[in-house]
Amino acid sequence: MAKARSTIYEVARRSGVSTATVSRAVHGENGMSMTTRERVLAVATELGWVPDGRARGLATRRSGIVGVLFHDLDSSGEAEEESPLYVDEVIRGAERAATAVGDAVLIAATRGRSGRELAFSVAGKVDGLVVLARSVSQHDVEALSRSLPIVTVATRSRRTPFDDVSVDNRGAIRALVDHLVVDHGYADLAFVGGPARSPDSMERFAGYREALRSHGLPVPRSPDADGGFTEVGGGRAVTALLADREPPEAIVFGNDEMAIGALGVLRSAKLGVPADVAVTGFDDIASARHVRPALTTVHQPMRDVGEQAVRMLLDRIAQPDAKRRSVVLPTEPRIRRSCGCGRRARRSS
Amino acid sequence: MAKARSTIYEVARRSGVSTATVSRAVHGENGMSMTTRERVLAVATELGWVPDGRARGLATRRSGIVGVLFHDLDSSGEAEEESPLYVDEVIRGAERAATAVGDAVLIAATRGRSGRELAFSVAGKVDGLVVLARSVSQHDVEALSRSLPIVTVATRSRRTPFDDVSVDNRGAIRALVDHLVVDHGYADLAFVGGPARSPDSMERFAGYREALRSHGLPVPRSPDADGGFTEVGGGRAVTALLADREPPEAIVFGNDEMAIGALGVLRSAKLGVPADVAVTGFDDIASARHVRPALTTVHQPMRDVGEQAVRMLLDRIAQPDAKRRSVVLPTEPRIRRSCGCGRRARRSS
DNA sequence: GTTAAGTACGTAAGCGCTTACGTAAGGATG
DNA sequence: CATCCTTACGTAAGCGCTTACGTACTTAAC
Repeated sequence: MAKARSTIYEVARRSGVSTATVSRAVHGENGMSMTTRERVLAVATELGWVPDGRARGLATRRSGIVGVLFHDLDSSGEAEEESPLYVDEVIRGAERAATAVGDAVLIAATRGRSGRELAFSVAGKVDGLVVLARSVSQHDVEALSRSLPIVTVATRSRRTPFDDVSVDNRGAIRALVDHLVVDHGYADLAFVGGPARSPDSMERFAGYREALRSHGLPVPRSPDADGGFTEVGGGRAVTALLADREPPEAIVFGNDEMAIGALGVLRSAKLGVPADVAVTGFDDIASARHVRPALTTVHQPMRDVGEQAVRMLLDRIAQPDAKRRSVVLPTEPRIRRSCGCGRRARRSS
Repeated sequence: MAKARSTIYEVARRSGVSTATVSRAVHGENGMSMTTRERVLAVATELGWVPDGRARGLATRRSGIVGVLFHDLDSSGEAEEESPLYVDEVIRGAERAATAVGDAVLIAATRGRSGRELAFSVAGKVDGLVVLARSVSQHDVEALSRSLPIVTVATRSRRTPFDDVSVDNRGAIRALVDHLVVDHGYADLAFVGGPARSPDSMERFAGYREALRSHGLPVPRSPDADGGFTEVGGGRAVTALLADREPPEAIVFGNDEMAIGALGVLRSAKLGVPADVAVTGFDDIASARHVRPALTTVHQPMRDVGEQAVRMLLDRIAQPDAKRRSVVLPTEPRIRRSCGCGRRARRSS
């Protein structure tokens, strides 16, 4: 295994041409005779030779690799960070878009490494970087941008110099709340947010407020409870909520984990979902479908986000001076049972 | 953004030393005066310079990147392939192990590309490859191994020349069945397998047989039904099973998806789980915890698999001629409710 | 038959690093 | 004071490609 790899010289020699010709043949340039090309290609396959990406990269200043940078592949429940599925989906999308143009994807977790360390292990390996802005400090992003084109995903600040792609958090929640009040007629809602400083949580709460306002309902100043975006946090938040007041008709959760946690304590509290209180989540994680009742939530097209991000990155690499772009991808409500839809006869048991 | 990057020459010039010295300084070699090193480093940071990975790779024949090769990031339910979580977890592990030694991870989906195409987009970019053997043809693996060190994950054949790391499927099922017959006293079991040719399914069924035999129970020649490893397939398999015979005391499923699908049809069939029939899965996917009753299953340490695989890969890169190694990682049963454990008073409602 | 325009390929100069080897200066040793 | 190690660096030859130019040979045009 892993014999000494042959070089372009070897191929050139054996097929009686110059290295230039080999290079041309293998990259399908035209202005070559068919016969020469075929001869070269035959020798190449026989030797199992493919051009060395490193050398190629050096010569072309292009490695054919785009990087995806995130905090960590497992968030282990920490607050401000992206959930694992979120990351995985973005990576999936990135991989698609990159492969489509013959590029590959390099993944890198910051996990507390400084911008400079990151540059060290990433710069020069990749042609550009998609960074999940949630999880990399603004400062580090800037440091990296000194040596690489960058596209951010879900940036925090409206005024970054970087291309950005994000998801319509606000509109999604609005749609959800519209459904709750218009289709179900709920008027007494509550909102359980994530960590107060989380941009996602803030955006979603903002959407919640907008929706309430548009329906002429009282608009709260702040979320009714904070569930920290975790399953147990969601449970605790509901417990706190119910201690304070009568159960609302519907609880809008900032994400699925919290909603799922809440389902447990609501069951213990003998409150039927959605009969006594409707519940909605956000993210459409895998479990949302399997939990009972199935969770009404909003699906984030993170895969599309990943695809879009590397496409924009490739554009940026091709045209470094193009105008900054920022795209917001639409979300899609997933209406299931927990909001009160599709209610059917109670189980006979 | 993305200014013209400065080179080692620039740094050398500005700090009044040779490029060799810059290189030495930046890689922390010793045999240098402190003052020189610091001066160089200062200039480097000022310029925001880090060595170009491509050039470095060319010079050292080492790119500091390991690749992970799989069929696709989303299996879209096709039979023989790895599930997405499986892949994601392996990648997580790989990323860990690679980052730990300063390397990065490149991911590549085969998605029908030939070995040669793969070599083209991967070879020379990475120092070695971890391939999920389930999803890449033996032939392609061999083609790739002509130019790269390779470690396989869960190889199919006992006699490959490659290092391999896999998971103890057989032992896991044995442990599960032991639990079912010893702790719960079930004697009438059934097994629902995946696609007949799937190595995972075969291994698991083999473990099932071994366990039955060791308990002196009748040993079936083949699985009682085939659920194709999918959720709907699992449901159908149970339907077929129940048409044939009285419900068994316990059904062992080849994976979680099928078990979850089965849960649905069992409910419709008015059969209580685990009261009337116990159910177990395999894989411990996220939903296994959330489904009701929570699914007893076996957890596969795919993250550890990923870590182990790149560690072995790095070893192999360092010592190409070392003896072939093959490690089998232990699995861990996750005993939850669906097997009959922790049964508590029925819900009061 | 001469010139112009293609066509098909070869030459060779890099791309930005690393590193074996060489060298100069300083200290130790006799 | 001549010799021998060390230490701290410099020199320069690659690493395996790509590609702007240059060259030889065809073909077309007049």
